[in-house]
Amino acid sequence: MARVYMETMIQRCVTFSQIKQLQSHFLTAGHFQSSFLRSRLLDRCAVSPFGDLSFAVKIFRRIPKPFTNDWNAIIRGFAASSQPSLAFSWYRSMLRQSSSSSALCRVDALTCSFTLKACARALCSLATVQIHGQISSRGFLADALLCTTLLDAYSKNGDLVSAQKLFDEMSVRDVASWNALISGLVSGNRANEALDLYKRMEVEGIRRNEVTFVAALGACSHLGAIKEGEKIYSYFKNANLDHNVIVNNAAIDMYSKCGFVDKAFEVFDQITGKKSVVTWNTMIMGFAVHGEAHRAIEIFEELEKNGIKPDDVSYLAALTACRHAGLVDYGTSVFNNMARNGVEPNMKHYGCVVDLLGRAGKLREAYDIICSMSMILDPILWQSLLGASEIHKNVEMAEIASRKVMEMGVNNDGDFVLLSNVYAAQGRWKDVGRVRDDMETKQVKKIPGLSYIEAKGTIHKFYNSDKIHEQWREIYEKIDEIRFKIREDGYVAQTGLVLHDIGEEEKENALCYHSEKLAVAYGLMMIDSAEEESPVRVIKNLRICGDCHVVFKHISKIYNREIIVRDRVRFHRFKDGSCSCKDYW
DNA sequence: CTAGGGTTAG
Repeated sequence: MARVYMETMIQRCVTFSQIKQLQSHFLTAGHFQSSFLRSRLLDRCAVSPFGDLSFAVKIFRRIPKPFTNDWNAIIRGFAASSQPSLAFSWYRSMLRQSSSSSALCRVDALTCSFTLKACARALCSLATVQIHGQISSRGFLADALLCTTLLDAYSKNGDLVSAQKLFDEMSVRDVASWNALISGLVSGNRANEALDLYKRMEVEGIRRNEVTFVAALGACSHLGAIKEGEKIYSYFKNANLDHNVIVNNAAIDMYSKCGFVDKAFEVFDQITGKKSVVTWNTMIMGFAVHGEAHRAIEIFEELEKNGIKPDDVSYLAALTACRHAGLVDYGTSVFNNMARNGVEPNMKHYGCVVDLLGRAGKLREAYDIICSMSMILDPILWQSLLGASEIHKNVEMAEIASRKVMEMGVNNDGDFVLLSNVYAAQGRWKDVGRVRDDMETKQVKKIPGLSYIEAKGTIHKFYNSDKIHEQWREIYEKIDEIRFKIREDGYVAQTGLVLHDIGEEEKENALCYHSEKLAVAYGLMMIDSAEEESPVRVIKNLRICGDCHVVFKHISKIYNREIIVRDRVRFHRFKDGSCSCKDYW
């Protein structure tokens, strides 16, 4: 009777001092004879938000021979703490102790589960493999929950091969196991396979839940697969009448990443239940990357009016909006307000502000901000300043920034090209040559340009100048036709963008088969303009090239087609000869 | 002997 009462007392603890009181009461009343109550209290103390892990450890240290559940409570606490890797040290101590003690202390499925949680959070793949070994030797492989935790730990550690293998070998699989693998594939940049798996669930008649929809919508966001995305979302709407806010958030993101920010807003607007801060942030970010800064800011201000506290991502989204529209004053004030509102700027916020100032020509201010930072710098800051220096043709700043980038051991070809462009703009050909020699001697990393387009329900991939596509001849012919037509419209190739020391005609050729041009040409061929007003939508892994930007403006006018390009950082929507970015990018 | 473990959004 007393035990049940004590258990209820533990559950009712909502402050740390209450836990402490109970703990001393337990000690004096001798309740710690009961290992059950003891571990309940430990667990409460170690993991609840008002608990105190170090206090839990203190209690633990006074137990002469801790049982399984005492260990589990501590491991669980560390797994959820800011130092998840300590959970693994505790796990090892437990293994040592359990080998020399009674059956009351042995690693069980929960021990493994909590430790794996820590592996997933601390990104510890070696430990994950070790726990896997324990799970199989102890005969826990039939435990579906545990296997799903293991699967998740593998995929969070980037080991999708092991995750997939485990999934295939699992004797019992349920929705969560499928979901874990689908999510893993999405975050491992294998969204195509994630969608295939989702479709397999559909075919095999496996019940899907809201987590499945979120993961599958995430796959569509990555791929820009709007048709599949809409199918999934409408299926969800028909299946669940009570609207799940997380799925709606995923849908907002999906529409926005597929290029349809107005549809994203429709979803946002039609949410009848409670919006979460993520809902607002997703919408702000959507408008921001589409260059609709004023609508982004409107939502950002409305968020505060709705009594929601903006978090770090809210500020990041607002700053992103300013950055892409060149709203220096508003952006600066947002940045300065952050800390006052209890949100410390992180690397991404600094990255945004440096880009905002730099692009707007305030190179010195951008430089001063970087120098004022007390955290370890990310090379992206200097790369951003280098990019701004290139836009504004500032040799001194470009040299400073590129030296910093190189010092940090980054050797991307794009950074060399930027520096070279600044020299070229000043006619400093000797320096241009030196940069090019540098590129040859250093091992410069070149990330190949890659563009995707969805046509007739499948995704087509293009690399620069590739001839892999079965219709490559037709595509190249289409490009010739486009070049001919847009020249009549006044197009001149932006050959200044090509670094190599070659003739003008060769330079033009180097530009004209860029991956995004191949994709757009294919889109013009394949996507029927009569069929709904479907725009030609392309996704590129890098930033869009300046020449392609000019070409697409011409195409949008001459072919009377809307083109939407999702670049690494933002959207460009070409319509009637101009781009939504207003050439500010 | 009694509870506790898995998958989800920006």
